[in-house]
Amino acid sequence: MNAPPNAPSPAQRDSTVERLLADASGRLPRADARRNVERLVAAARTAVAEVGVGVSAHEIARRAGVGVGTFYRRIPSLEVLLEALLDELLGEIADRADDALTDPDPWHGFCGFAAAYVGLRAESCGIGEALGGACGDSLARQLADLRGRIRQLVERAQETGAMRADVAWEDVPFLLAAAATGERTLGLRAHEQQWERNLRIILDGLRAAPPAP
Amino acid sequence: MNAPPNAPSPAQRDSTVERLLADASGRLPRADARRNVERLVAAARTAVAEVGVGVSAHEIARRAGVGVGTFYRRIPSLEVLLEALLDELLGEIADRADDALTDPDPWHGFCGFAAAYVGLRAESCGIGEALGGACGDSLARQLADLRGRIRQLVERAQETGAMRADVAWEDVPFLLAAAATGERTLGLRAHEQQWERNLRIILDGLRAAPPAP
DNA sequence: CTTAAACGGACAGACCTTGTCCGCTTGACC
DNA sequence: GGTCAAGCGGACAAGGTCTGTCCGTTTAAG
Repeated sequence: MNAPPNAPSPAQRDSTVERLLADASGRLPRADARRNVERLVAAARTAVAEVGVGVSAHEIARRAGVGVGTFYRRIPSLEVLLEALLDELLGEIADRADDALTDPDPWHGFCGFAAAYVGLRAESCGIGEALGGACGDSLARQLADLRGRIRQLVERAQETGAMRADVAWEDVPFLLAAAATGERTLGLRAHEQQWERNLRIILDGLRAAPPAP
Repeated sequence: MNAPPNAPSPAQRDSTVERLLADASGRLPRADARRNVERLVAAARTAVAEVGVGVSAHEIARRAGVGVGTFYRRIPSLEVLLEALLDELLGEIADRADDALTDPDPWHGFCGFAAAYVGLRAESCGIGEALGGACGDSLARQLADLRGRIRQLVERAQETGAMRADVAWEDVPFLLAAAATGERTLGLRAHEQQWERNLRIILDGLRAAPPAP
């Protein structure tokens, strides 16, 4: 936590922080300014995860331990910040889908993606809302891309016979959303990482040959 | 829709309306007063289903086609009204569970209850929120009762071997909530009654013998 | 026709939101 | 260390939504 070439761990965080710090003029921001922007972006991340996309600017500033004035000095508006963060998260999910599409075993690839998707969704209240379309048109293209990838994953798994064929690919986003939502829609949490238990049942349901009516 | 002994269809509606109309004195309310209370309660029902438990008194009055003044003349507070309605709905669900417990085929009973529960939950935004504990302690006892019944249903189904034994009964409320939530958590609706499609996969997952890892 | 009950909706007051402004503080450079 | 602009915090303005009240007008009922 000292001076050296400072290594801000995740690459994405840099990108958002850097974009916000980029000044029209070439001047570098003061050290405390940079530190506070980093804190604000980090606070926004956890706040979106815990509270959702409805989180307020004051709440983010409070979590970051700075005043609202500091928030608005570098951040054009609350909306811009939230959009940037969610765009980033959606990009991560799309990358996971791409990885899964290169898996030689389609069913294995699908399960891996499903776990990543459900896990992210369960951990972050806000990403679930964004995936549900709560953020208007700004993320629409990203969402459509993601749906396309999910479709490919499902069809690949069905072609090899690993996934039952009487399921429409359109149902899969619902089922994955379903596995994640229990976490928050039921007041109490029965077990740690309930979503893993939910997903297991759902994957078994997707794999099994349909039993007699 | 005329004068005769007027038959207000569902018995529950009567109960709530009647309770609100019951005056300390024995005097009967004027005909327009009764009509408006009926309209308000009906409007509150649909509003809770469509908007959720966060619906405002003005919104309910607007839907009922009356002024807010009329709302507050007979209804002590918004909270009282919502609580009464949700209590009623939870009672209906509990009745369904009791019916299911008398089914000679435990698996059949469980599936019937599951369909009723998921259907109600999917149709009414508000009941989902109430089941998720969004209404504080006022419905806590009802919720606990319901959980107890679900536990019985699950254990009965597991004892006969119809439901796989490696599922904890605590997971089942999550899975049922999951089947219903897709409906609203994903912006678009792929099919009419998506919840039926979700539930089918989930029930298959619950029934199937767990496949090899 | 009379009259009390009921009506509608403007209104008060509390709360929460985003975003601005300005007096004080502090990092950076000489 | 001294200078000073960049940065800071949080009170504040402005606008929104909420619940619940009040009162002049309308209407059902005997």
